[in-house]
Amino acid sequence: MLSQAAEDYLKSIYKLQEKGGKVSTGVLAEFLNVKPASVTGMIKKLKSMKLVEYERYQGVTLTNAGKAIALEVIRHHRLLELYLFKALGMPWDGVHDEAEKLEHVISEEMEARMDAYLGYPTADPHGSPIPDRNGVVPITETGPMTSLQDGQSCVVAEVNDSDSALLRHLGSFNLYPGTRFRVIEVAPFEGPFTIDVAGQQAVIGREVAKHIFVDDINDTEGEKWKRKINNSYRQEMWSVLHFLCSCYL
Amino acid sequence: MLSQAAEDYLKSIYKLQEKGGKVSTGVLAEFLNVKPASVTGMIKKLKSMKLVEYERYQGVTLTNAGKAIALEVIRHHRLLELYLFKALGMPWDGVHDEAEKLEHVISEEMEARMDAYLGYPTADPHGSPIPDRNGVVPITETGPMTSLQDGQSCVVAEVNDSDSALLRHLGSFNLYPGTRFRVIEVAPFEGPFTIDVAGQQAVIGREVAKHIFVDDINDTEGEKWKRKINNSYRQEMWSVLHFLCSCYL
DNA sequence: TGTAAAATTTAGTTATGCCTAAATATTTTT
DNA sequence: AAAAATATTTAGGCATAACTAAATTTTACA
Repeated sequence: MLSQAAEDYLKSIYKLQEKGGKVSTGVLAEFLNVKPASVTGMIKKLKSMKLVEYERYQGVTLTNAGKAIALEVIRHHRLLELYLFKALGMPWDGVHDEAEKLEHVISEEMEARMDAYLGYPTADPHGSPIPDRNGVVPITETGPMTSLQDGQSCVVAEVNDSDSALLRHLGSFNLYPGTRFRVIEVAPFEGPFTIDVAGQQAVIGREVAKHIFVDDINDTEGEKWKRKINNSYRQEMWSVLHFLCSCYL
Repeated sequence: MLSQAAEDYLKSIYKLQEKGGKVSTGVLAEFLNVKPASVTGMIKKLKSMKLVEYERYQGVTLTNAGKAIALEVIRHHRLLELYLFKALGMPWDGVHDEAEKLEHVISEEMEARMDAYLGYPTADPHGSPIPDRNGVVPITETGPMTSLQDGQSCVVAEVNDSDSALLRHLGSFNLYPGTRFRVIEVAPFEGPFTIDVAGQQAVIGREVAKHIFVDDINDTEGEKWKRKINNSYRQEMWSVLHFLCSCYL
């Protein structure tokens, strides 16, 4: 059996190599909150177990065997999150930490029973895809919320699950996976998004928007028209800003 | 936070001191499948944390602080066993091993949610009492099956949960906690028991009988038995209510 | 292209929790 | 009460997984 620490390393390498190929020691150390020297040590052990490919100074990638274990751990984590949420009614901002501990401990039998109870689900409460029991990850095609334009309408697909304060914040606007919202305005200069969620207005800052991924983007006739109005409003803002700058800079 | 090893030591000391006061190094080592030298080392650490009282060669006992932690771990274990059994349908001979790992990992919140889901139960699937959240252990008055005489009738109260092969064996006779049976014959010279369980005859050897504890001897219409039925009925109602809530709320 | 900065690895340390073997204390037997 | 048997403790080791500090390699830029 693999140690919990080793499982965490494999899981982290998987997540990091998803968007960037080879994973450097420093990035992995930062991600795991340990020092780079500790990472080098563990990577050597994982290499001796043929779970990663690695040459000094060259970064690390998973072998097929390593990837299988990483996906198994991720599957445990996401199934647990959904199970705790649905079966025990735990709040969606609390399931991550609990799953983080349980994922290393549950048996294959328990995994299978939760899976069956939940009806073989494909996404956890934060919208992250759940690999099936063969390690196949459901395909999702989502875009970052930060690239949305005025007037566009979309559905929340996935939100980052590791920051529970952020999740509570999103929950206060009812921004759960599956929720549709419309962008009323994108403030200029990397400003915040003003959105409409089921008739309620909400302001979402850039830093928060970075952690939200959306799907099903579409424009409607009405939206385009509203966008024009918003554009002229933005022009006005530009004039005001210009004026203020001339006064104070 | 306490290590898993330390929690296991406290739990074991609690169980051993229940029937014998001070616990010797050797007995504890045997119980935990480690060497006596390892026990001495851990006991010293527990003493420095004021969780046990200990003088060299004199055996060890729990302090109140130590007992509280032991009871907390035992509560986790037994709640988990019952939860896995009822909510996930795991077989009663499989829940012990799973609970043994999970007991060190679950949060107080998860403990509380399982407790509520189960309707604040007082016994696990093997009949062992579940301490309440203040560490109060429900009082049970059971006798060993080995002291039964010909013709006596009784109800299975508790069976040893740590040997899954034994549990499967008992399951094959339907000898679960709550099951009533009658002794047809006790063979002489420490021989086996022939019993009647719901019309079926079964032969139970001494070694197996040692692990079975019974209640309500000769009390075929007994109040205690009815109370147990009422308890399990109440638990069923709780499950139904929980299910309905999850559907409509 | 050479040097400074950044990243990475090596070497040595610490803490936990187990082990064995040898020393020591206690209990039992003669 | 002394010798033998048993129980317990000390001493020294091993594996895991983190750390710091120093050495090395890579990269970036002047």
